[in-house]
Amino acid sequence: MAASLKRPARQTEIRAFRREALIRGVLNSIADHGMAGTTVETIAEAAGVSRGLLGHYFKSKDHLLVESYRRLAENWAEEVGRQARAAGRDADLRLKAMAEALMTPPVFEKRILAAYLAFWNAARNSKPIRVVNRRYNSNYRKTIARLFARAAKEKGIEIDAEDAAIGLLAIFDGLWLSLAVDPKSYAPARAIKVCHTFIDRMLGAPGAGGAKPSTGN
Amino acid sequence: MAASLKRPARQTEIRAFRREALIRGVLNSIADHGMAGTTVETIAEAAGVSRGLLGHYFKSKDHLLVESYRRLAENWAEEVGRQARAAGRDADLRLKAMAEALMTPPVFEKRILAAYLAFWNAARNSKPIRVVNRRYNSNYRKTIARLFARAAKEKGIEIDAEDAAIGLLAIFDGLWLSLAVDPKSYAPARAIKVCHTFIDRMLGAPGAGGAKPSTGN
Amino acid sequence: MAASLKRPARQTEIRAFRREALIRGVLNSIADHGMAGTTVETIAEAAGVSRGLLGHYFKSKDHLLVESYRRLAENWAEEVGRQARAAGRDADLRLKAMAEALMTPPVFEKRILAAYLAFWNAARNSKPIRVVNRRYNSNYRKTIARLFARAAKEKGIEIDAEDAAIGLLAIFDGLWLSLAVDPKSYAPARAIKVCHTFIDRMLGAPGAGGAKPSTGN
Amino acid sequence: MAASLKRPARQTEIRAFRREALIRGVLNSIADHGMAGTTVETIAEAAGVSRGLLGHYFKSKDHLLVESYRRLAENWAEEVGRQARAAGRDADLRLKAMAEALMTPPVFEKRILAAYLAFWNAARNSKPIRVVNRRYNSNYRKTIARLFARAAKEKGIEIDAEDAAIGLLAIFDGLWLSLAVDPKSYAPARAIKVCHTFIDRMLGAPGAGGAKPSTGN
DNA sequence: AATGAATGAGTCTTCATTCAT
DNA sequence: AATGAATGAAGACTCATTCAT
Repeated sequence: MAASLKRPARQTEIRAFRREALIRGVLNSIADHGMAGTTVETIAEAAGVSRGLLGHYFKSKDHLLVESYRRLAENWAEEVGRQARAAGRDADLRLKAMAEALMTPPVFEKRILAAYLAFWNAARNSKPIRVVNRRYNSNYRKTIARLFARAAKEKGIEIDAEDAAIGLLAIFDGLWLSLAVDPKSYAPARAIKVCHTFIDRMLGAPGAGGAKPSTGN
Repeated sequence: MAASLKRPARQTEIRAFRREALIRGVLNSIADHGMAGTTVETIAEAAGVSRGLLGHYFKSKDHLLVESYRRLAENWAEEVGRQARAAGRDADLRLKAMAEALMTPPVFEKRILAAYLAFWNAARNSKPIRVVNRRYNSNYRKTIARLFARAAKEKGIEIDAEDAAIGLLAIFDGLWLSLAVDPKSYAPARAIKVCHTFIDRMLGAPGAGGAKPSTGN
Repeated sequence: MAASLKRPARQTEIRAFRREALIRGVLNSIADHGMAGTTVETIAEAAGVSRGLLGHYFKSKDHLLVESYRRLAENWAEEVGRQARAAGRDADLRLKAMAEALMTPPVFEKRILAAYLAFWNAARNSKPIRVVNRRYNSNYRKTIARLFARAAKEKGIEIDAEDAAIGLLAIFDGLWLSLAVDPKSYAPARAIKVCHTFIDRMLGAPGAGGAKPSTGN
Repeated sequence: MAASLKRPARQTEIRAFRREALIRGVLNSIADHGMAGTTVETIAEAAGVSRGLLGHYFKSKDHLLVESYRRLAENWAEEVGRQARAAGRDADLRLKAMAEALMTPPVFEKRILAAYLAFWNAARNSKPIRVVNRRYNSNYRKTIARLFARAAKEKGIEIDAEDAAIGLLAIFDGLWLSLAVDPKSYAPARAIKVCHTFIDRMLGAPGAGGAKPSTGN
């Protein structure tokens, strides 16, 4: 469980290396013990370092937590963005790719869901965490809205892209929330299908799970 | 902030009265200080009683927390159910009424959102809280799925009611999550609109926020 | 387990009746839960009364404890004295009868041993309990010394009666202590034999367990 | 009152050093405040360390108490055994030396008597303490019985060595108990004399305080 | 640079006492 | 006369932080 990447020799790199180890320690500790059960000791253990090290690289445990959330959100956005762009130029495909990215490793992992839920909750009572959250959320929403707008244009229809973005983002969050609280809620594949249906439906298509005229019977 | 309802004289009612006060104390304390900041002291203060009282009515702080979540979920389900039924017989109207109930007082209140988020997070590390959560969630999802199925039948269309329920529930949760973390995310009215659009879209209507053929331009 | 003696109607007797019940509650509670585990609640439960009653009949829990020890010692002395006198006029028989009384019900009872040990320990840190203890112990020692002196005279020998008394009392206490801590140490019958041997030996007889010339070998 | 031995520099020795300090803290605190009055705070104060330290070296206060009793009994047995062996080969001399050891510093000390009484009492309600007690007591009794048997053989007499051991042990315990509860009961010298008399008497000699034919009268 | 020993504030829990009914 | 509801002080334990080595 301890951090085991190659250890750098350069003085200047040690700092980054240690901070990285501690941050990964935080995320693993939250996954294993929850935010409430995450102490300096559990972090140090998960990071494979001594308790005292934290004080050398972060002003306090709280500062380390904030930094960890920042890192989490950053990696998340990077990876999801990468996969979205990899889906090609079409806006609707990008939206669908985002949904898939969200529900597939490496983004979709129990450890990460757990950490997100913990930080969402922490955001309520910690200004610095709230700041990080707001910043990434805002970017995220704007990106999705832009994609919806582009997709509508591509399809020659009119939609309220802002509302569509709010809706999709809510679905994303809601599915993650549900899976974070209880991993057995439903299979990730189903979650993807639900997202795709929403996207299709907002963009006018009947969609995989959408309505179609009842075939008599 | 102290409990201010009429204080019962009957010996037999005191017990229920005090338990109620403590439970409300928990919910208020969570709203004010978060789960991590909720101590026996903050609960007692919010309930307008002494610290020692908790021990007389609950086996431990943890037991009180579980009981509080149960009460929260119970009240929530009751009120939302009531408003849904009040919307009439049509299934789609009931679904829409649920969305409205969710985003309007008395169900929609900052204090309640905060508590929900806190308990969702707590569920990850507390079996008893998870049990309560699972039970209410399961009922909730079944109810929504049934409504979707009925609505489809009424409209003579075919949908995957289960998936639609998962989607609507995710939207509900996601919107609440977003508003719990950051109340300024968007206005409740907008959240309602997003829900209604989803419902309409799943049931085949173009919907308020859905796509319509681009009018030239 | 609750006090179940006939309840008196006379106003003046109620006081004595209640005090008695509480005192018996203390002794039973100490036997069941130890001194450290004896709380106002365990006392009240053992006495079959409510928690609040204690305050009406004793100034405090500590006062009740002292009173309980006084009662314990008083009953003890009375019963042991009675049995000693019942053994007849001979001093050595009285001493032996005391030993028997000590190791036979009703004086010898696990509940009573436990209480004695607890109070002996409490005496170290409580002046009032120490006072009671000293008083009864002093009487006790004087009585035994007097019996030894008389027995020696009857047998026409000379002994240091004070020392003999200290020795016998130590044996009594030591055996009780051992049996209080671990009831399986040895059978009461054996304890009696040890006491009798000591008495015989101090009074010159070979005694049941004393030395006799080795029969050859 | 604070621990004042040389403080070791070696990392590896600190652990033993602190545990030792805390154990001595327990014994001193019990002597000063009794078992009931012994709190983490009094222990820490007596040990000259902070309250929080206890948790670093012992799983809980209870574990520390058990460990302290173990240490107490161990030291006791060691020192008494040493003095007994130093008395020479004769079994009766060894028995007498044990009595002397028991009533003379360093074994005989108010602080130690107090601790013993407290632990005897605690043994009634604590299994781990009872276990320690039983183990040392059993050894102790066997040793004394063996000495009595050997002494009888040396003197060419027959005795019930087991009973003699029970008796001597009871005297030892009873005298200690008496002196623990009330240090003014009698002088240690007198206690020694009482023990010696018992030993002599059990081994057939008239003994210092035993019976002798009345000289005239 | 890194460790882990040490501190003391903060939390939950227990419980003797008080008091309204 | 008796109850048990309520209080608040005190105790054990946890844990973030500091610091000597």
